[in-house]
Amino acid sequence: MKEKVSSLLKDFPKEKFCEDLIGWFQREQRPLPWREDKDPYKIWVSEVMLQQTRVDTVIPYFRRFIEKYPDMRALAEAREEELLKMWEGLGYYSRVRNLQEAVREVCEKYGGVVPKSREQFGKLKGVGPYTAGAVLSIAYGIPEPAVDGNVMRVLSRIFLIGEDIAKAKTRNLMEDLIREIISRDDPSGFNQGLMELGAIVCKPKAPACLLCPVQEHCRAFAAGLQEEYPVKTKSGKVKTVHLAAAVLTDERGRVLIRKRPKEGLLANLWEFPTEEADGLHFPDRAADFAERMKRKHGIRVEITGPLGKVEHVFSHLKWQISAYYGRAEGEIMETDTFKAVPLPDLEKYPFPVPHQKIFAMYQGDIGTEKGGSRTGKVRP
DNA sequence: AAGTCGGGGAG
DNA sequence: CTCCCAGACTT
Repeated sequence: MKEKVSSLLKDFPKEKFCEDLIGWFQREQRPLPWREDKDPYKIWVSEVMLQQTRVDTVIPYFRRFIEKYPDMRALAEAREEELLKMWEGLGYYSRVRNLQEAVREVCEKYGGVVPKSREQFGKLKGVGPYTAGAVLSIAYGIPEPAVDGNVMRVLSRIFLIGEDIAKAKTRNLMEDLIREIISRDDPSGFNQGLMELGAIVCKPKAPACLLCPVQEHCRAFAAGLQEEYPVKTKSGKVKTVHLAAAVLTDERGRVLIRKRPKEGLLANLWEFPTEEADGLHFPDRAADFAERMKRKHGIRVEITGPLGKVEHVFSHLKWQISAYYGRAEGEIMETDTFKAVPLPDLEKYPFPVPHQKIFAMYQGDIGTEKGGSRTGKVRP
């Protein structure tokens, strides 16, 4: 392992590389909200949000989040439901639960100071190898590697590394490599420079090599192979789950919603009552749905009609939801996980995106009175 | 090492 | 459509 790194570094001008990379970063970096100061807490929040999530997507979430929770104490005291509402639509919801748990631990065990060692910081919930290195280097100037997808792509090209970047040991190799070449003067500029380069120059497809500040150091470019790197095994296709969901109103016009289980997919988010519906079609599917609602919640349900279909693709599975609307009759027994809420109050609850789409169809159909979009698309 | 966990933008 | 994004956790 050590052998591999030193052979890759043979004849590699570390100093010049750092100089070119960091100089470019200082000139060309995008102004981003988490670059306005070096508060470790804010850097941390940004890095968690940026896990598997684009910069442009994160920006508005980051602004709202920091405005609501300007310091660790504020975040530590927040209610989970409010937290999920702030995270609604960002995905990977366990990130924000883990972040709060970790922040609470920093407040209690570390006197409210983000630990400055990888051993301590990296043990916190939701802080993996990447996030640990990113926060320590950017906030504290500690020379630790921060290897994300961008960095693996950039390094695989510069050093012509053909190892599969989907494998864990390849990331370890990259980290060893970074430890050897990272700038001791400016670890923050170095790590951010690699990521920024990956984001705006050394892109997955059609990299802008002619604009690259480290083109002269790039072995893939020298060989004309930049498009062939990195090597990555592709993921298989996802399986489909068929669901039936319904927007149900009671006699007082309230809408029935249900809280998802506290673990697993979309944990603790709310949704319109949903049941598996394999192999059934309307109206049998609607009848089966009503039967399940009676068994689970003791409620008589009448499906009035179809709203449309919603298809939602996750990382590892696909939902095909047939959405309906209808009425719930009799007294509604509310619990912590089952509620009847007035329509204007719905926005207080965190919903997954596919259920937001169902609600949009409901408003469209009910609003126009004559039904309309049955295509699963939200109309303008 | 392989699954689980969201959602969206780009080509 | 496919790819992949400032990844981490669980088994």
